[in-house]
Amino acid sequence: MTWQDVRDEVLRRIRARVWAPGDLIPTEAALAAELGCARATVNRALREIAATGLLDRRRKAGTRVALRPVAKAVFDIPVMREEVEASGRAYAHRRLSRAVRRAPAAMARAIGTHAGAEMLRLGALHLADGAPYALEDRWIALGTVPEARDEPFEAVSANEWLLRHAPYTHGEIAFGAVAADAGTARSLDCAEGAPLMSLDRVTWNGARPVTQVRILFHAGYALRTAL
Amino acid sequence: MTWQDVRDEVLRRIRARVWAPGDLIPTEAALAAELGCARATVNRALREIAATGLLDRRRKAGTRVALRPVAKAVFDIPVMREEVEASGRAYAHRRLSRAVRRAPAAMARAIGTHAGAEMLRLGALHLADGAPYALEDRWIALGTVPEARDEPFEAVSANEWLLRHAPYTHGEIAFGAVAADAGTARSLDCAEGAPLMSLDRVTWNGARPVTQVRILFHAGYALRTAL
DNA sequence: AAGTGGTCTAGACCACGCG
DNA sequence: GCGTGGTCTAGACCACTTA
Repeated sequence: MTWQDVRDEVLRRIRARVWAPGDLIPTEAALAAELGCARATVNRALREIAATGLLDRRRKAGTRVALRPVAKAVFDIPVMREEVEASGRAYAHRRLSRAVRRAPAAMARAIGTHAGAEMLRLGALHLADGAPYALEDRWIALGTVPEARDEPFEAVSANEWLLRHAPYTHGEIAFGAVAADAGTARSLDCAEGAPLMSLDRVTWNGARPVTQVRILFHAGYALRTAL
Repeated sequence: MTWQDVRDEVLRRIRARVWAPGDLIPTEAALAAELGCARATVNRALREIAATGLLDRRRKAGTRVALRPVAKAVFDIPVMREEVEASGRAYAHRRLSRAVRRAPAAMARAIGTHAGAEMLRLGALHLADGAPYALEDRWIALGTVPEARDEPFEAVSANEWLLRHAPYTHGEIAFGAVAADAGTARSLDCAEGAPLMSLDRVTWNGARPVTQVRILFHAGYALRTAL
C-alpha cells in the first residue's frame, strides 16, 4: 500500500459518493488500520489531495470532502526561451530600447519605491522562428540591482540575467486581456485593437523592489494546463 | 529543526549563491547530518522546494539548483460564486438559454465524442451586485450525464450542479484573450471589440466527455496570484 | 479537556538511472 | 554496480481547535 494507492482509493470513494461533499471522512488512524498501512502514509495521501482543494483538513475538526471544491491548477509561468524551444521553434530575443529613467508616480506606488527613484527601462521583443512572440516592457530598480546599469541586455535577455543576478523572495503576477495599441500592433504584427493576453509581474527581494514587467503576447496566445 | 526550518535554510543558501544555479547540493543524508535532523525531514523540505521549480532532483544524479527556474504558480480556477462573494459582493446567476442540440463537428472533435451526439447547451450570465461578471456558454454531454436533461438550471448554476452530480477524472483548461462580439458586448455591458479574458474548459470522466464550457469575463478582469 | 491532524525520528528497503 | 532519492514503518510528541 503506497501513498499513491491510498490517494487513489480515497479519490475513488469521493467520486463514487461513498463520501459525499461535506462529509467527514475517517481519521488518519482509522484509514491506516482499514487499509493496512502506516498513519504517515495516509497522511501523505490526504495531504496531497487537500493540496488540490478536494479535501478540507483541520485539526480536531477532522477531514471533510470539500463542499465546493476550489479547483486549483498549476501553471508554468512562461519563460520565453523554454516555451518557444519546447514547441520546436528557434528562440531569439531583440532589445528594442534601453534607458535610465526616474520612476513615474504610478509605478512607484505599484512596486513600493519612492517616485523619482532611478530605474532601468528596457523594451524587448521575443521571437519564435523569427515571428513575434511577445513584447516586453520592463523596469529594473537600480537601487536594488545596481549591476544592471552596466549590462547591455543585448545578448542575454533581462529575464535570464535577473534570474542569475537578482534573487527575489516574493512577487505577484496577473494575467489579463488588453487591446493592441498602434505601436504594439506593429511590433507583434497584428491588427490594432486586437485582443492580446497580458502578463504583469512584480518581484521584491525582502522589502526592496526588484523588477516590474509587462508582457504582451502575440494574438492567439493561450495559457494552458491539465486538470 | 522542522522541515520548514530546513526549507528556509536551503532557500537562504540558494539566494545567497552559496549554491549557485547548476550546482549539485549535498545529499539528503549529508544535510541531515549537518543540520542535525532526520533524513525524512530534509526530504520533505527538498521535495517542497523542488515542487516550486527551484531545485531539480533525480535519483542517483542528486539534487541541483535549477539552471533556469521554471516558475510555477498555483491559480485558483474561478468558481464564480466564491470569487464574487470573496470580494464582498452579492452573487447571482441568470439562465439565458437552454436547448438540446446535436454536437457540431468541431465540438465533437474537441471533446472526443461523435458528431451529432445529443448535448444540452446552456447560456448563462453571472452577476456581482447585479453587474455582469461573466458570460457562460456550456455544452453538457447527455450521453454521459443523462440526468441533466431533467434539470432546468435556473436556481442552481450548471457548474454547481455538475460538481455534485457529474464527477470528472481529468480535464483541460486554457485562458486566452478575445474580442467581444455584439451579443457579448450587450450581455457584459462593454464596448463591441473590447478585449476580454476567456476561459475554456473541457472535462472527461474516464473516456467519456462530461462538459465543455467557454466563459468570457467582464472587461478588466484579471487572473492573479502571489509568487 | 480531548481529539485530530502535523511533524519528527531512526531504520529499512526499493527503484531508478548514471557511469 | 551502486549511489541517490522515494517511500514505508512504528512510535512518539506537539499544536491547534472545538466541544
